[in-house]
Amino acid sequence: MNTPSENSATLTKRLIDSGLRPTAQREVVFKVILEKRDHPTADEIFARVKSQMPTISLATVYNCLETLVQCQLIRQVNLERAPTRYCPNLHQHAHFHDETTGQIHDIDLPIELVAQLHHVLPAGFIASSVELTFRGDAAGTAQPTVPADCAPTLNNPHGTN
Amino acid sequence: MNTPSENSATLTKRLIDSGLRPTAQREVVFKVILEKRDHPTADEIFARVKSQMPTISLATVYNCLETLVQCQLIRQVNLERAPTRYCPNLHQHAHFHDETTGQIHDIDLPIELVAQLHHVLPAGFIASSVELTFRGDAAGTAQPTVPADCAPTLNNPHGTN
DNA sequence: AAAGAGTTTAGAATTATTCTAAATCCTTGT
DNA sequence: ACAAGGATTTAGAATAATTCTAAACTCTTT
Ligand SMILES: [Mn+2]
Ligand SMILES: [Mn+2]
Ligand SMILES: [Zn+2]
Ligand SMILES: [Zn+2]
Repeated sequence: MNTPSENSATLTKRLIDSGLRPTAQREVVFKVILEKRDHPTADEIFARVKSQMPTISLATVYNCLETLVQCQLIRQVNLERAPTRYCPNLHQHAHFHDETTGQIHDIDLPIELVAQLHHVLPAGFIASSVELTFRGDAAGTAQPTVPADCAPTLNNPHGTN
Repeated sequence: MNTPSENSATLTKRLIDSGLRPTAQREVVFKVILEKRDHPTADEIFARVKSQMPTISLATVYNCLETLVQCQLIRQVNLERAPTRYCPNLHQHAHFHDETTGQIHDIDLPIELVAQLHHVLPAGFIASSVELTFRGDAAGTAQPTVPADCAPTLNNPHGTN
């Protein structure tokens, strides 16, 4: 959607505008989130980042994620009580949680539907944000993926991929 | 909305239909949730139940809550990563989280709006449930309530109510 | 180069929830 | 009534995602 160097420039600008520093850790965390729009968890991001920057710590990943969220470069996504996921899609969108594959899909929301949603609120209720989540089954998305992380399971007895 | 004895009868029926026993603990947990539709947490429910049944344990409250959810007598409500809340309103409804008071309000959803929500899904996506949450400010709901639980805070320095 | 703020880091702490295993309770068959 | 057996409750330990702490490090500014 944007070139890597454009994204990096945006990051730098946003950080400096907020009085924060554009560090290598913040760059790489942002980059891996943009690389694959699959709503990864902090742990997954940690794993991906470590391959490029083996010395980074999990605490730093959490710190960077918090910073990126505050700078509005990514969004947090919470489903039930599962670990928080992170989403680089800043457009108004809903999430579809495929219960069979575990995948999370972005669903575009027509702007007029969002307006309608606000109309269900009684007088005096002013919503600053709306969150819409579907749960169900998305056909075509094929085989249940073994989670990247991968403890041993019935169909993956050695915990490998 | 229903008399206490009707609710109790419903509970008993549902439990027995599921091969479970209608115990005093399940009764009292269900009762306190119905008494005040304020989306309490497990801890809050524990506190309320203890006044009627001082020997109940927190583990039992969690067990009962899980049972009641499975029997579809109450629903879980998760907001961000805050402790899970429980809701006895079984109608299709959205939640409005008032950020200034912390209160959670039920918002009725017109059935045709729910239908429209499903129409934003691409072909092949079948949603078994939809969840809609607003966050913002509800006017008129008056003073910020000190949480029932109550650690000491600036406007409640002794942690009492 | 020194100072100082901002950042990263490892590891400890927190906390809602789940798990474990023993005690208790209920139902059912005799 | 009694015993057996499963269901439930219970206290406490365990779990796990996240946050906190304090020391080390880095970058910018003087
Ligand atoms: Mn599928
Ligand atoms: Mn208000
Ligand atoms: Zn998304
Ligand atoms: Zn509700």
